[in-house]
Amino acid sequence: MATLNPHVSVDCVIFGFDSNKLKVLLIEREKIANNELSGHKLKLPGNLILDNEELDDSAYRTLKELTGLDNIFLKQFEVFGSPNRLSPIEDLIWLKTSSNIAVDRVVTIAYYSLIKLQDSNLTDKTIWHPVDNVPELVFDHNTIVKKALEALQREIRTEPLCFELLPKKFTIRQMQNLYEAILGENLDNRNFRKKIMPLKFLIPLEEKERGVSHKPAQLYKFDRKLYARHRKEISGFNL
Amino acid sequence: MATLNPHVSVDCVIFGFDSNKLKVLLIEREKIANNELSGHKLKLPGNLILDNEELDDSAYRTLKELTGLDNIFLKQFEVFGSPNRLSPIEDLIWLKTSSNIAVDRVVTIAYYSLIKLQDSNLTDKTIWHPVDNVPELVFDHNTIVKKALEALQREIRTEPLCFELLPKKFTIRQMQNLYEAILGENLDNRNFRKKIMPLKFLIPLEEKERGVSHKPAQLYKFDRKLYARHRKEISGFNL
DNA sequence: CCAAAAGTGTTCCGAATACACCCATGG
DNA sequence: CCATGGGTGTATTCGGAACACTTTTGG
Repeated sequence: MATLNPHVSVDCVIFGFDSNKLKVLLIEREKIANNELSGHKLKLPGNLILDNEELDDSAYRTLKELTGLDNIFLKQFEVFGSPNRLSPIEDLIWLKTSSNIAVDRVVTIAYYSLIKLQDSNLTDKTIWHPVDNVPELVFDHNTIVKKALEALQREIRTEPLCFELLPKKFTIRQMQNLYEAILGENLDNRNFRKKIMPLKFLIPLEEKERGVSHKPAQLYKFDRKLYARHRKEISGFNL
Repeated sequence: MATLNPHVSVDCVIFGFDSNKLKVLLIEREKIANNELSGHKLKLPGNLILDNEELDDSAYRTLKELTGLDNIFLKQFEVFGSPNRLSPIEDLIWLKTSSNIAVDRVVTIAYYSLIKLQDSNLTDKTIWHPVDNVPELVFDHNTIVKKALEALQREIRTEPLCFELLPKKFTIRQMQNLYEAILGENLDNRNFRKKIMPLKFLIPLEEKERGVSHKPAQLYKFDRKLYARHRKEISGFNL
């Protein structure tokens, strides 16, 4: 039987993109019965790993339980293991009380993960919160979010991560908005299109945007196979 | 009292540069008395962490014990935590026998570290081995070395890591050789100089190379303070 | 004077930037 | 017919790549 390993955990910073805003998924910490300490603090989704479990699988398990989604993009980006990271003391008390485990020191492997907001089927107690304005979280979770965003900003410049956040059918404008939201800067739309439209794995659909009171935009999809085939010949995503 | 935490370790991939060759520091695994299994296998330097120890400090401790050096460049780059990474079985038997600890599963935080070969004052049983030809190591250490090199190749393009590997006084040619060794490709020396000579934190010394039977090269040093001051205005190390 | 590596400039090409107007639709 | 965002082209600048000869020293 698999048992919990109380020394190592995974925490997931789950990003989602909701028309113009980049968001993070946070969980309301469970209240402790008869305890004033509970407050409304929020935390990142995470779990202690199981004894016989791969680290990545543990992160996938966390995501699956929370969002109902499989096959999510997931990337390990940093470890947080300071011996006193489980502070302030109220947070630790809460953890011990709610987990029923004699937790002492937990080294946590942090992942960031990207999901399509539309697909997610959230369980209760979760909140999508704008990344640019995250409230105080338990433990070192604010630091973890900050580092996750930095990793995403770095890696979205060279990897096709944007398609994990966009819906299956998307417009070029949505794609540009996403880059702007993540990088925190404005991009010139002519130059942006000039750069990405030639990419061979970006496939225009028959379909156009509907029900908008202006010229409807062309819809595109991302072709994974063409990407894999062409990734070498392609200058890439250096935006 | 600080005790060992038998669930988490650090492993260090220590790189050194020795006229034209990039090398990794490996340790001869201690022989087990009366045991045929011992062999001559090599391993990476590493330690279980102490209970109350920062992860980085644990890595610094490993380096200090091994090389006598303080203030070494160190970077956490990935975690290896597969439940069956402590295989093959002979390696695990060796570990249990030699460490006297009921090790079961160990999640290891991998660091790469850069040192100036000349400064190091090595203890016994260590071997500098060329990176392009690493023999079979214990556990998953070959994978760890491979990933460390990839991380170094990525990060040396944007961070001033080369100065950690070069002697205090160095020539442009040495610097170029280092980049070539790490990136595994040849660089045009005129273009290389054109790119790096304008960097304001690269200070020419009065001194020149001596005792060479050709035109002696100018020696330079790296100025950390100027680097910190100018890093924003500088295009950087995009080689 | 010969061998060996240091050091130096120019041309060319492709990528990045800056910038302003017409188009298709819904209301 | 008007408001709204979609979609397009050109000129300029900057950085990267290719390329060969002269200089200084030791032997």
